[in-house]
Amino acid sequence: MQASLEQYIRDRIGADDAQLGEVLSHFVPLKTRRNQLLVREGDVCRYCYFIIKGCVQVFVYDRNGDESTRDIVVENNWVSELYSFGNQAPARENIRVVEPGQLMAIGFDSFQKMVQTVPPFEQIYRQIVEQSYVNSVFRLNTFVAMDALERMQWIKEYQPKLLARLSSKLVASYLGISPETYSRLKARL
Amino acid sequence: MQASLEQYIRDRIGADDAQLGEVLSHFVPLKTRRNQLLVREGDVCRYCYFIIKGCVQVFVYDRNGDESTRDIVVENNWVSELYSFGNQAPARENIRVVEPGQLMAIGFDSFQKMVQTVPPFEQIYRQIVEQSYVNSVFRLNTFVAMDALERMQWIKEYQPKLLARLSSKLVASYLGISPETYSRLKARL
DNA sequence: TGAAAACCTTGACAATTGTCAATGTTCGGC
DNA sequence: GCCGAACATTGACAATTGTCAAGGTTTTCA
Repeated sequence: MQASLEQYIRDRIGADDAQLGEVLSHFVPLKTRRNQLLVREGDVCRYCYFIIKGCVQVFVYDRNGDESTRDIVVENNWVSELYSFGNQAPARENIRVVEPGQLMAIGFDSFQKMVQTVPPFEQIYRQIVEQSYVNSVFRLNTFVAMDALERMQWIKEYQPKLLARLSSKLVASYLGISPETYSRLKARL
Repeated sequence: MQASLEQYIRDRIGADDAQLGEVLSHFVPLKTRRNQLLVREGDVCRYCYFIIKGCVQVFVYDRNGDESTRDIVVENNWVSELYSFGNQAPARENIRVVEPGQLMAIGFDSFQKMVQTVPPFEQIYRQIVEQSYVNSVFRLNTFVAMDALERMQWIKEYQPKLLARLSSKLVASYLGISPETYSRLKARL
């Protein structure tokens, strides 16, 4: 059930079972249903989630009220609206479940306490942020430097699994193009 | 000279002069000239820079060999190719001086040592990465959800100082549009 | 300071991408 | 398993953005 979170932390914390137990005790399991909203723009994001199973979408609404997907996160990764979570300020993004699955949630106070009192957990947190940052830089460069067709080639090369498991509509949103353009360009790959 | 770096660290480290001196001793001042390349794609990025004065551009080359600007960084901020620096792996981006100025550079080994032995420095580092991540998420959303005109309105509202000090060509590159389109849309603000 | 280079703007046109509408298909919940 | 809703595709057209070329202006640096 929560084995993958345990494994994830163990791989990074070493084998200190006391600390591991302490950390794990702050997480609560959460079964998610399709389309469930985890974070709503404007609300304060109170949890940081580890995805055991399933897939979530991080998005904002554009001028027309259409969804623009900033990120897609799958199992064995963390997801939260970090700005909101870290500052307990209103969220600027929405997070929604794409595929039903299983999460582990840790609240803000617990998270703070773990970061401050369990040094390996602080390191894990730093790694999460580092990894997230490197990913977003990578993704940013696809937008700054590529057109729609190149971004499609990019996702095909670097995120083939994502491409396979998401609806075309979601992939189009992830690439920042309309579903129609996506459908047309797909024929030219 | 290096007063602003000292102030920056002091604000975050508290007033422990011994630690402060230790940290500062690992930085070397660097006077930069216009167009100087700090990091070249493919090379390993060996330093992390604090900008005392001036302005640098982080960019990649697109299919046509044109520059696409992933970020612009000004004084009182840090800049490095974090992926390359952290892993001592080949850089994926270039960093170049836009305005001549003054930097403080810290090498990889020194940086590692400081992070591991001076806890407040580790916290500073974490804050840098957090801040960088939040910024890049913010910027990512402008690309996913906005068209060229909206991005121009965005920079005018959120980065007016940047807009004022950069050439039109650089701003256009920062927004991911051609200089010609930029010139035309400017008339419609 | 003066020459060369880079920059900014504008026009004409081409290419890319978006919008709206219609149709057939797939998928999810009961 | 069925029904309704959401999704995927295609066509026609409009809007946005890019490209190439030319001109005037500004900036750089020797």
